[in-house]
Amino acid sequence: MQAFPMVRLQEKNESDAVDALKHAALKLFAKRGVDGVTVREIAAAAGQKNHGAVGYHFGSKAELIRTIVVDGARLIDERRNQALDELAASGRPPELDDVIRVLVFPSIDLAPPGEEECYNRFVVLFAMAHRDLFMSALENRWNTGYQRCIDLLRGWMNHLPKRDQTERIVFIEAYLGGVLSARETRLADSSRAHSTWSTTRVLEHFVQTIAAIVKAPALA
Amino acid sequence: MQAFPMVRLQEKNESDAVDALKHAALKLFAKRGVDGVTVREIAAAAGQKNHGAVGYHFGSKAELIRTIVVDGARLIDERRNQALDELAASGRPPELDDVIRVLVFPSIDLAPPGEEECYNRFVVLFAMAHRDLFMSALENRWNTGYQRCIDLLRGWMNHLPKRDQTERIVFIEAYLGGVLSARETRLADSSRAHSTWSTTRVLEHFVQTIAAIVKAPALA
DNA sequence: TCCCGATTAAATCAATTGGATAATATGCTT
DNA sequence: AAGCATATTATCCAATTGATTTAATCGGGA
Repeated sequence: MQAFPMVRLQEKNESDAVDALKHAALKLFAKRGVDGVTVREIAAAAGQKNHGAVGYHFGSKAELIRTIVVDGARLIDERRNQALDELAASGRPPELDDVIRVLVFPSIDLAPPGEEECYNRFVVLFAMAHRDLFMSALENRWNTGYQRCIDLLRGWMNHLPKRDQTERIVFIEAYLGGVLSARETRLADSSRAHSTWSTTRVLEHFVQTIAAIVKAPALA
Repeated sequence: MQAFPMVRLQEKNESDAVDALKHAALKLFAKRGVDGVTVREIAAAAGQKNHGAVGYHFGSKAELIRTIVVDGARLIDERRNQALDELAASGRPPELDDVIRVLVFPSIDLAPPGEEECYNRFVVLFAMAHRDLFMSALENRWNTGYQRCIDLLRGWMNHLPKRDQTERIVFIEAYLGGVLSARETRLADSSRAHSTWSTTRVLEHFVQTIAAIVKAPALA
């Protein structure tokens, strides 16, 4: 398994307040969705005595949301592209598992160690309830690594008609979002700490099941 | 493939208004989540000139939500239990595909024909943002059929350690919700009508990929 | 030290929200 | 037709929301 770049959100430290607001907002958004959280809650969770801070630092709640979306999407995309480039540079053709890992692992460990993982839950919720805003935030720029992975995946689906390939891509996309957010939910529910869900093994297990979807035989 | 009972929501006709409100609310909730929709919008979409109708017929927005959750969950559960009972009554042990179909098909075609399918999107969104409310609405009563399916599924996972079985159950649950709501999203985006997503074949395709997850070999 | 920009805090605003009440309309039974 | 329960409509209300404006505070450089 190749190494994944460990660049994380907030490498270059922005103003403490900006960063605290982003983190507090992401955590709350992931739990209850952007429409279930007020700027007052966000400011309070970020240690601000006042909610005007959101307007001051981001202009509006919508801009804060867009910023959080893009921050994470760009980071994931850079990780994916870098991993794919390394795969290509290695000379030998990648295995199916390698490509799937480039789908899975760059979405993991976005937050600094110790911080709660939230981005996948947040993005799944947000993209479901506000697909238009989500798409316009991405600008078709921060999902290039994802698209490269998908294109590669088709190479292992030659046993399927084009139509079935497309359907399985959709299946896999839904599977990715569903499992990664379910994992975060379980990690956050830290009533029983050190559950199996914090291990790399469970992600490898996940990768194997995605591979099983890709390789499943065509419908009779 | 056994037949699935075609009982639908609103078999027994409640007051037109109550039903129109439920349907309008479900459709809006599925699109933008319960927190992104106001009772005024719901009433307007249901043809009411006034939003007091929600309070009058349901008591509160929260009660309306709870009613919608339970209506759908109960219907799905009844369908699942009936299908499982028929499988058991047939005498011969069910195939893996049969059990998976009992997971998938009862969640389909809840609305009367012609109506837009919304329930899976709604439930996935709602359960993510308000897990507590969702659980308390279910009361551990309207997911018995689901539990029976899961218990059966383990029978095809004897090649796995218990821990991996449990993880795959979680994977499959996330896969179910993700794909069924993605399907509804594509059906609703009827820009290109009669897409592949309205066919039974795509659901059979889905069933086969779930089977692939169940049968995937253990981690090395 | 003093001043100035940047940040935080406090107070205020218009708009929206869910809910409640009162007035009106509808339809069924007698 | 009258009476009555049910349903709809039209207002009203208190609370909350996102945003804006104004005041206070902080920190660093001349």
